[in-house]
Amino acid sequence: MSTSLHAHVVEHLGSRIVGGQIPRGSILLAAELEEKLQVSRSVIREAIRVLAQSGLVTSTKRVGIRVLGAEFWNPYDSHVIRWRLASDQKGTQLRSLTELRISVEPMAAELAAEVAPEAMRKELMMVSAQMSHYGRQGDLHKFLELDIRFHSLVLAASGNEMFANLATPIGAILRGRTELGLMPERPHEEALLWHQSVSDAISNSDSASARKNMESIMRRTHNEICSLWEGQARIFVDPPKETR
Amino acid sequence: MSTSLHAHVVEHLGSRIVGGQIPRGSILLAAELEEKLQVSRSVIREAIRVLAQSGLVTSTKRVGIRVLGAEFWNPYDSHVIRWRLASDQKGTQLRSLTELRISVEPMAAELAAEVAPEAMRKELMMVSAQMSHYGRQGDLHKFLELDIRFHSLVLAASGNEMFANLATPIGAILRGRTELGLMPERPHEEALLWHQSVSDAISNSDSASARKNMESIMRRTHNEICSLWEGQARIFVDPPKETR
DNA sequence: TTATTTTTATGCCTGCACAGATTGGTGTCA
DNA sequence: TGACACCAATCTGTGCAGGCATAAAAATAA
Repeated sequence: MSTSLHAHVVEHLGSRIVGGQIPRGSILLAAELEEKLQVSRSVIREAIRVLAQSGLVTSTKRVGIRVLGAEFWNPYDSHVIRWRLASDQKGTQLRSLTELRISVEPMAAELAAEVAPEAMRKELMMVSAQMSHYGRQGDLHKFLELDIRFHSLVLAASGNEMFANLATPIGAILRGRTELGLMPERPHEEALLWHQSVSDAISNSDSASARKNMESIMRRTHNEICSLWEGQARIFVDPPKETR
Repeated sequence: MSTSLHAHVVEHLGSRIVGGQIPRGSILLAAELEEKLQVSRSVIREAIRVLAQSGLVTSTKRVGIRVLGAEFWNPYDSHVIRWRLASDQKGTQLRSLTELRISVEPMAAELAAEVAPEAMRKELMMVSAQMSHYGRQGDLHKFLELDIRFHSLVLAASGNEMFANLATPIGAILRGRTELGLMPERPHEEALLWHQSVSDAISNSDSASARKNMESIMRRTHNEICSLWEGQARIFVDPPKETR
């Protein structure tokens, strides 16, 4: 067993809950899980703790382990994001993430132009140059990896760790876009220029230009993939009633 | 003991790690923690699992429980956010959160104008009306609660669960702002009007106006509190090197 | 309705065996 | 002598089994 046992249990239960095989409101009993999954109590308990932190279950005395609905899931939890992307809620998850990145990346570019360390500005210039090169050659695979690197770099260079942390799921979006064949046969020339302009602007500390060009990229990106979630229902959580 | 034991251990260790009393690179041993905190192995182990998921520690065989640096912490974890706000990194955390909300709330307002359910539009109108009322009376306490409710509602009404999930930490920002005396003696008249305009626009499905007015609110908000993190160092995480 | 008892699943504790990573020693070869 | 590969000892988290305590739902009585 390469990875730890309780991680397997987390994976097993988590993917089933998010995937809908274990519906909301279900009551799991630790004793049953022990037997069904053939693991000991400590493993079950640690797994339940982890799932509880992700908002998938709550465990209360005398009743058992209650499976919660999607409105309680922690939408920033990396496990939850992965499970949702692998489920039939994929569209909803892609939409949420895309709306978030459209909001965040222009600001990230603006901040990067102000505060990015020199090394990151340099690498950004290299990456955007290579993007143009491989993009014009039509090497979509290489282009994808560079694209992911580019956006991850901008997010990191903003010096905002909450932005930087979005790099992984945003990478997943970009991968999904090409895997689903939503990329044009070769990247549009204007898209290449926008990327180039963003890194130029960041290198020159021109925050307004960095934001503007990133906004252009985001607009096009949105148009390319918003067909994926056409008609998907939205999740309305009621806002926290905190009297404090 | 009202709340569970392992939750106390999580609180104890988590707050100390984030607060810096337990420095990065420290090695904790489960056996020592058992004795020091006077709890059993199972409690320690479950707590460590939770802390590991928050990115505060990793536990490896033969070496122990290694305390990780801030660049590994999960910046969206509600515990982490709370602990950071209670530490001397408060400024950094407030900056990150504020930059995030400045990015997100205009988009949330725009989306809310398109998709908000009728009940939420109604409540938004009520809340903004009361905000004007209590704001003009100079009742800052009541105004604060309404303000939090207002922004939580807009985030929820966007139908994007990632946005909605930011309501709690954003509420913390707003509380912090008045507690630290960064609010004017009574809210500016234009701020009241902007809030009113946002809810009007959402009610009328005018997404452009909703965004524009929310942007105005964000601009002012930023000016009011950016003094809090003057000169605070930024955290640069290096972007994930995922070959996949 | 309200108070009390019973039921029952989780919370917590402990002893034991195992796995895997670090460390140090041993022996071989250059 | 010194570099390097290999092996054994050791340490610590991981997993297992079973026990008691406790809180909260459910059933019963007042």
